[in-house]
Amino acid sequence: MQTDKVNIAIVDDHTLFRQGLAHLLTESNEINVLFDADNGADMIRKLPTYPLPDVILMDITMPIMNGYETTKWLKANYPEINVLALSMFEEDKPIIGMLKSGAGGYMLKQSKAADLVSAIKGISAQSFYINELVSGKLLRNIQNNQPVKNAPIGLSPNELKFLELCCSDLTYKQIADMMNLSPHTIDNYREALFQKFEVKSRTGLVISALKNELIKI
Amino acid sequence: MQTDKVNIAIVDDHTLFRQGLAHLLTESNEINVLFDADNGADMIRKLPTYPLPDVILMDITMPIMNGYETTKWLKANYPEINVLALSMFEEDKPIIGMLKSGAGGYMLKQSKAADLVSAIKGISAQSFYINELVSGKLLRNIQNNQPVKNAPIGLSPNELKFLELCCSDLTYKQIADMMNLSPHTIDNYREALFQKFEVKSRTGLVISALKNELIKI
DNA sequence: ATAGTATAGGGTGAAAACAGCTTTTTTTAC
DNA sequence: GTAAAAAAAGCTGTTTTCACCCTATACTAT
Repeated sequence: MQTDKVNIAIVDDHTLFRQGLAHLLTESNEINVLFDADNGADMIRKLPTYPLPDVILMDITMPIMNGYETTKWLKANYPEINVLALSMFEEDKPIIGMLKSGAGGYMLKQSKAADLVSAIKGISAQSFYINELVSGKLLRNIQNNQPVKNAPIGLSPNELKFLELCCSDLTYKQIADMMNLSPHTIDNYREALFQKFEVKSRTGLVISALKNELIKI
Repeated sequence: MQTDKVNIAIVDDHTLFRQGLAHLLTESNEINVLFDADNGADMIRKLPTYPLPDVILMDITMPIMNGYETTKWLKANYPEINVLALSMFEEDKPIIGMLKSGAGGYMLKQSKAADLVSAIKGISAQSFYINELVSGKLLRNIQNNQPVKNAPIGLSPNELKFLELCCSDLTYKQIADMMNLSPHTIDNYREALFQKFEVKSRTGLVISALKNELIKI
């Protein structure tokens, strides 16, 4: 029955979670964990050294290469591999963002193991797995006819750098110095990000960026 | 050899992590996972229905009843149970805080499984497990002779409530309204927390509170 | 009784953050 | 080479945050 098992890989930066999940899924006898990786770059390195997985479980916030980038890379280079996003948060933007990046499903880390196994089997058979979490977002997105509202947030490299520096006790003036930019330019970044995240304060921005898995503390 | 195994319980609010970890540790053949729980209150409810564990793996930030409270409760009611704290962050204050609450060790979720098994066995045999992470903090704490510096942060119920409301797009004025307090009283809370966390801005406060595992977003 | 302590509320000035709009410089594309 | 677009910088004014100093009340420990 080995061939009937779904072959998967796990990409997540928390070793205990990654390995624990691997054991948990292996025990289900329906899933075979080929390998696991610390982040996207690690996955790309390991991918050629194993049989091609049917499904890759993908964390979003990771050092070096995050889930969005890694999923896009997979869709460009291995479109036959299905990606199932795994996240702590159920915000609109990361869900829509991971789906747009090419993920076929989105599960919460608060899920039960049986549900995750169902999702993996579903996505392996049908290339997608739409649970209530995802279908709800998609439906509301269509019904409210807000094509931009829940769009994933695209940031320039400088905006992302700024966002990371925002998660600190630094003033904007200090951030400007650190980025070798005028405080006025920092003002532009701030205003752009406030609009993108629909917030009105730096604190709101930071919380929102964390929930949208764009930064990691 | 069943009786030679270390009996443990796992308290953590992320189901997949908790169950994954349980399977991972069970496979080591040196550890027996008696039960797991969602948070401190859930653990208290389940504790009488199982044999007493030797060690409890304890997450810190959890809904309803967090790791600090739960560890204190355990030390008061079941002092013979050893607590091993499990956290994502290596800040001074949660480490000192969990040790002061009664934990016998502190491990990161980024650890390798083998190291966690060692820690569990160590704490079971000796009632404590001091790794480099913990010993370093303790040593620096002594050497620098800063009895207060790294002290865990104690908050009044109102301060905690304020801290949670701080993690948002709300202004202090709005927070004051929501807490039915004068903005001046909110000012007092803010100043007290800025001192306790050694920060100078609301953003710094929020990041610090997250890293110290006092709040959860 | 009263000194100590924790909590709530008050006022003011300065610094930082926020908002909006304009201009210059640099990149990019045709 | 030049037009369009994007990034960086400037200007002005308002709001919020931050810092510091103060008073009042209520609880509590000796």
